[in-house]
Amino acid sequence: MSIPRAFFRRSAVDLATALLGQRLVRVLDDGTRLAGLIVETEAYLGVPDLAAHTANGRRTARNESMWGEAGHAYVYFTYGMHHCMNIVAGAPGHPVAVLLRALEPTEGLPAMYAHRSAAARRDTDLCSGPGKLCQALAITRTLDGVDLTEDSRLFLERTRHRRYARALIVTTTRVGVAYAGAWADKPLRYYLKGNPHVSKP
DNA sequence: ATGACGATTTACT
DNA sequence: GTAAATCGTCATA
Repeated sequence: MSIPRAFFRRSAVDLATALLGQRLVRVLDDGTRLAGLIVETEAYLGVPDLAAHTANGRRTARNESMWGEAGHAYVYFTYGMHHCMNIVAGAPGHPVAVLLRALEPTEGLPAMYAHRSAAARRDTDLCSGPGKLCQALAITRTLDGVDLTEDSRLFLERTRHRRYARALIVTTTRVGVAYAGAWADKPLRYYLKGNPHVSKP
């Protein structure tokens, strides 16, 4: 049972923290089910956010998904070799989203190792970064724009974890956005305190 | 048409 | 710690 639309219709900051502990599921064409608990996220606040792809109202073929309805995926390709996955939040015309930065892998680990490079030797190497988790779960541009509330290949599931207490969530600045001026210093990255699957920049 | 640049990862000194 | 890998995207012309 996928998480319903209403869950995603809120601010990126609210969604980024609410997603911690929820499960991302990827079902391959051959039926293999890959899944992991979300342990690290970043919020991107749309038009005013100079670190966002939609900064200054930029709207292009690449970031079109961010401008649409909440609960859809925004997957982009960067550095000529990596994909990153976001979950659209807010409302149509308000391009805000949450970048998934790390998962604690729970299902389909053998397939994840097969998808990752030989450098992945331990479970903590599988999904501890935005590019790594997309590689492990075989998430590419072909999944950009999918509706996570009803797609059979990529969706979210609610776990027993409801909302983590503030004391269990560490808040820091976002990674890799030094070019964003004052927005580079905003505390918009969230991760579960002590979780070994969090990325280490 | 062209050039600069990544919401990163990995390998190497 | 430093640097290479690698190409779609976007701004400029």
